[in-house]
Amino acid sequence: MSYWLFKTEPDTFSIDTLKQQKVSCWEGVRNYQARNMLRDEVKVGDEVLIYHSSCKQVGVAGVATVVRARYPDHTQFEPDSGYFDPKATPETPRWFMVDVEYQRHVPLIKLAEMKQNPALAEMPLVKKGNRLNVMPVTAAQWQAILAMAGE
DNA sequence: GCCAACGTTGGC
DNA sequence: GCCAACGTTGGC
Repeated sequence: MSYWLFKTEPDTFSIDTLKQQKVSCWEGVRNYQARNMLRDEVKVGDEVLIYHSSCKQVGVAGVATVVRARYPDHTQFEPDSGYFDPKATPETPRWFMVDVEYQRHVPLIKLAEMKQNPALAEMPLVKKGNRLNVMPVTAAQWQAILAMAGE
């Protein structure tokens, strides 16, 4: 079982949205490094930190689990979608997604606080210029982050 | 809104 | 295959 961190913009899709939907596909990842992880490494049963980016309070907002592994991201085939990719076909999809299930909220673990934690120094998240929106989390990092939320 | 960092594109 | 131009991300 592996741990991950998924970024989302809460104005579009937040931990609250996921709680309401209970299970949701994680569409719209259009970064090759992230795509490769969704396609090859993220498995059913893996646990995921839900991270809110590009908002007033950036940080980890909750926890989810993976309930369906890789399958083609349908938005790449939809011309009206902002995620449409004209080079993708159903026979040769370029982008993949997984489904996640809501587990729980956590008291917001702010990015600024995570940057202060030496145990998290190696996370891509806290490094300068980081743009990766799906990233692996080690067991030690996972525990260190949740410890910051009092768990 | 600003701007640094980074990824992608496309000409050569 | 290189690299400049451009667009996007994302924290502040």
